[in-house]
Amino acid sequence: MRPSLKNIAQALSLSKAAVSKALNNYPDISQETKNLVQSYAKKVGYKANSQASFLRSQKTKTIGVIVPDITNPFFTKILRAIMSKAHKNNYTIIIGNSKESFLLEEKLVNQFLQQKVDGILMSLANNTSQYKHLENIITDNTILILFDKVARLINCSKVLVDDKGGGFTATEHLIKKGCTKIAHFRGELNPQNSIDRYLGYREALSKHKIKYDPNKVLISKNGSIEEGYILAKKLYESNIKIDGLFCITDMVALGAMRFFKEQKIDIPNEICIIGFSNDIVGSLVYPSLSTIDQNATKIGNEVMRLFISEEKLKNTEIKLENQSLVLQTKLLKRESTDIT
Amino acid sequence: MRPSLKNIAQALSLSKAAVSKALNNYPDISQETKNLVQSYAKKVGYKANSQASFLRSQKTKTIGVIVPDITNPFFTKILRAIMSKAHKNNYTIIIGNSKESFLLEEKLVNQFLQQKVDGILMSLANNTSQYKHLENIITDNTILILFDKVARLINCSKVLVDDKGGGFTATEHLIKKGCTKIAHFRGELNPQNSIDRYLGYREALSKHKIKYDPNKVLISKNGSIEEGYILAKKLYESNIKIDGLFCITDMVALGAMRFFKEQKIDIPNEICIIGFSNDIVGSLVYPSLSTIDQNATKIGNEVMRLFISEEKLKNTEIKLENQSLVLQTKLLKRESTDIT
DNA sequence: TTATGTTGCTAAATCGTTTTAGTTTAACTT
DNA sequence: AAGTTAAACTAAAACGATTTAGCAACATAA
Repeated sequence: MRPSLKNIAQALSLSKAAVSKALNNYPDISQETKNLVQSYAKKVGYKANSQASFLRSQKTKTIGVIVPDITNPFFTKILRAIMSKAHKNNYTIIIGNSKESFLLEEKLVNQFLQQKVDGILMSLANNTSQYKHLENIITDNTILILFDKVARLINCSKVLVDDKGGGFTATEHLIKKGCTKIAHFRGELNPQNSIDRYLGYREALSKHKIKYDPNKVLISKNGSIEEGYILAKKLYESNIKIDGLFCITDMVALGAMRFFKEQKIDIPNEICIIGFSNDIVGSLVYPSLSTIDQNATKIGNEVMRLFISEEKLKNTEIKLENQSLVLQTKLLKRESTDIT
Repeated sequence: MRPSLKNIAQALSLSKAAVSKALNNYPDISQETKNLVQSYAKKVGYKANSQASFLRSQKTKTIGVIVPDITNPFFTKILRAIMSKAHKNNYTIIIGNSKESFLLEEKLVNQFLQQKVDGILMSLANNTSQYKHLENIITDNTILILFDKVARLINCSKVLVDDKGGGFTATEHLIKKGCTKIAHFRGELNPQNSIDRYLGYREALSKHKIKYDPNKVLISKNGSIEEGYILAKKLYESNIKIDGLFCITDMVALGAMRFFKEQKIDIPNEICIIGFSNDIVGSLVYPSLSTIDQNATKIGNEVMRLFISEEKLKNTEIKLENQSLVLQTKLLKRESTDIT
């Protein structure tokens, strides 16, 4: 059995209060006593029981993070940044994987609230379209910060990627390479980042006076390699000619690339391809895949920065305006768009 | 403010005890009262305060998991399995990322113990060679389960990959393809799985009467693509001829592949290459990379299975023998060893 | 009728801290 | 000498649940 405050108090013939105060460096305890208590505590390996402390102080020093897919490198990079910063600030991170399921997401939120986390940082599942659970977080006076896949309507701080700008940059890059017949494999209709990347695509076309052709836009449901392959095949067999392709994710782009390579279509000289999200794989394949980098580490850092500043102001008079940070993307030019 | 037990008790003119028992389905409360309490609790959105519950019951329903690298797909797959199973059993997972640092690992363990987790599931950092922190876990009467990178000397349940068998299979596969001059890019000297894969390599050579040549074994420190490239270059420039290469990880193999491709060396016809761990990337490059699959999902499931069975027997007379599960690997033959 | 059980509840202790509101002792003022 | 102040503590309440022990009230058995 680990020693408790009481044990130490008895051993040193002090009150529990004195011991607690000595350990927490209160001013009304003599330095002598503090030294005594602290060295004794160290000797017997005393560790405060967090649960008991939290019960009294109402701070759990715990943050809940929910992501839609823990195996997606984009999210693990964000997680790594969050965890690293959390650790430096003495926070514990509990992680939930919603597996892109609204129901699971809802359950996780409730569980986290029950655990009295100090804040919830989350990226929404694709099919999340009701926001009752998010409102609950706010009503509960728990800090909520959304990132990447967010709900615009919810009044909380957010860190988003400039998906529209990214879509624009990607498409314009193809145009600058001379492409005029540009297809887009987009994501599902609901999630905002799928919509935004699509809007960026449209905007780039319109800026450069290229007529929009809905037949060149296909929908990928799960963003997988297999789907990229199937969509490319579909497009090819429907005899719609293209010389450029912008895909919602690198995986979809890789699938498409595989199909075109099988057909002996030269990438980039016959078709330029660009993806989105800078998955490590894209730099390893041949030809290497041009893509849009989202700077996941920065997202994680900003999310934690927002959390910490909100936490500081909690229970004070000052009420901070909720911030919506929009992080710029970066174009990575690689072989798949490098026309010679 | 969220409603507490006391609030409900007052509202329904019952004692706190009755309310608690009604919610936890104790037999000495009438069905009528249970219905009343449960429906009222639901109505007002009552959620038990986990901290308070713990303080009394000494069960946190929380499991701490520590991995050396949260961005490594092998570990995220294990995590996904653990989290999924944990969720089904009403456990919360807190995750620590040791970043392959012994010091951070130690800190995380202490933090978890302080939080009074019900168990710690962990894979050790490469440079962990003292085990005091692990012994602390056991002394603390907290369940400890090690996986993948384990400490043989510690007396707890373990789930390991048959790294030696995997190394053997990988090497023998090269031999069966006709390779006789087989190099091995191994990992650091300390971690057990690096040692075991190397031993498997030695065993396969010796079984097939191929003389072991220490000059053909190079050490990779961090298992990165860049290192694979550098090691391949080193070997090439030292003029040691090889026709087969077994790498400790897929990343190292990919780096080596990149170098050989630059040198216009034909893979697999001049050199066969095989990696280890079945990273998704390996299936996407050209030529696709043969590898050894470790079945990460199974590891995660088995770890949780062990935890739950130990948890059940905790505080009972029955003392289970600690189990060491060794999971078999699977050879995935792909283009990089497919000699025509 | 009296003893015995059963049912359904309550009161109070408890978990291990933190925090509030004193209390004691000594030193210092006036 | 009486009053004030400061330093260094202590006692007890509080956090919000769970659990133990026990008590009515009523039913059943001897």
